Amino acid sequence: MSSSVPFHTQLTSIMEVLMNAAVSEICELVDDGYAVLHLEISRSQKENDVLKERLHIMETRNAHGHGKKSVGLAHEHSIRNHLPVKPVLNLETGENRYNGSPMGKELNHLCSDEEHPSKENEDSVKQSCAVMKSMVKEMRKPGCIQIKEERLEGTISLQNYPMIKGESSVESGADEDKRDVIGHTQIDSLFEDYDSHINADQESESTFQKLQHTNVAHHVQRQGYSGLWTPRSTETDSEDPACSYAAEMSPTRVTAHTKQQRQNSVAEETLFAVESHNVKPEAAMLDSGPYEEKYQSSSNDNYYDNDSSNDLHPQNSISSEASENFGNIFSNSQENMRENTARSKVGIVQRYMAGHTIQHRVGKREKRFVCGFCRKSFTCPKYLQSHQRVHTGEKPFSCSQCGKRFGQAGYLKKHQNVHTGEKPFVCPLCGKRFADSSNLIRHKSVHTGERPFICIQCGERFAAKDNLRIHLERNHSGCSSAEDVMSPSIP
DNA sequence: AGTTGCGTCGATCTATTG
DNA sequence: CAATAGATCGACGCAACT
Ligand SMILES: [Zn+2]
Ligand SMILES: [Zn+2]
Ligand SMILES: [Zn+2]
Repeated sequence: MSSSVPFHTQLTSIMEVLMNAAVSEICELVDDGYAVLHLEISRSQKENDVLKERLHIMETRNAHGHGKKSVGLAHEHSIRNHLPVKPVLNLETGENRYNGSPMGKELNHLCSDEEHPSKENEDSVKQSCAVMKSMVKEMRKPGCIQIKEERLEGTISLQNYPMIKGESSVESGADEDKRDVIGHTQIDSLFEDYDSHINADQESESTFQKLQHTNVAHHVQRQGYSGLWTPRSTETDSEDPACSYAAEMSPTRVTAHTKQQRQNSVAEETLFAVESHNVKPEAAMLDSGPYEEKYQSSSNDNYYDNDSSNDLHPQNSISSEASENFGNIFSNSQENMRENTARSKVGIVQRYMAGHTIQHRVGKREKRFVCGFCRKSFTCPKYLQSHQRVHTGEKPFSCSQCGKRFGQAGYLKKHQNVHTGEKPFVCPLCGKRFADSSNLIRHKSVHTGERPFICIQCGERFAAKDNLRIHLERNHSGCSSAEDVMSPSIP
């Protein structure tokens, strides 16, 4: 009986079956991955709605409870402590990471959202939800890659804090000594003092309005540009910011490209002439989705990689426990401040305390205008033109004092502080003044003791990315990998 | 046009170690 | 004292926003 079928035939058929199974499994995995990406995109709209709703609720509650500050504090604190999943914030991108087993919880969230899907997303969401469930089983197997997910909860309350210039003069110097002794508790109480000036009623509305323009940065793994490549529009003609200036070209500039441009060197093969028929449909789809990918202009930086490759780094596990104390610092930083009531420092305190990158620059508009030098895309021809000065070296704005030239008027304005000595940004904790807002933001780590930047080579932690950069340069011979978590590391 | 906020580079200060 | 490495900050580039 069995002799009628030669052994090798049996073997062949078995192999065939196995191969087919393997192929179909691979196909399924590919499809699943595709579905996940789709889901990420389609989810955005719903997340925004949920966000708005939650913010509204929180604002309302805060407005009610504002008379009794401690109550409001406790309330918000409890909200934070009851977040279903601990967010781990990336200081640089503002993105949240989830460790442990992120997929399960996130999936529940996703699938509960299925009850109210937007019309255009309904099908894909349902489909993806089913796919995701099946994927979870796979994901939970040991050694399987965990897909980073992000949530909006836990980040809302920290967003949208305005930077307010400190106009009142603060007697500094004497306070410098406080730096080392101010702990988190003291920072909190300090912050409470400022907070007492908040006008919650006035602010809740504007906060909400701001949120409407806010989107959470959504990082999609990408391999290259995904911009809609269009020929430069004639609208560009109407934009000529440099018309009243003698455009000056720095001869070295065109050839002396930045690292970023080096990274984009592919694009330099096709200067200017990026035709619309070069558009790749897939890329176009990605870019026109509800989420706008934040192009990491800082991706040139070779010691810290915001790119997807790093998201999968096992060191992410560090962040889970490190995020434990995160919420404590930010107790009552709900409302925005008004300049007229809070005056100077209050706004900066909130920003100061927010402690993570606010991703509210993520627009929804389509980036139709593409740089022919580097293929970076912009929503408006004005931005494109401004951007292209990076390549051309045009610097229409010059300092009347020292003659230094700048590509944007804003650079010049900042630069003027060098001559005027103006330092409008004041640290509320030590009174130190800064001419540049970002320097004040950075300065905060002096007081908070946060060390979110971790060298994955040796595990040493740093308060600033700069420190890590130097560390890598000096100790690991320019090694490029680093990890950061958004949490203070209090020993 | 002006503003804002993120980001980086390079310089200097400071503490530690041999 | 010199070398080393971390901490801090001034200055400015960039791009998205008002
Ligand atoms: Zn360009
Ligand atoms: Zn300070
Ligand atoms: Zn290291």
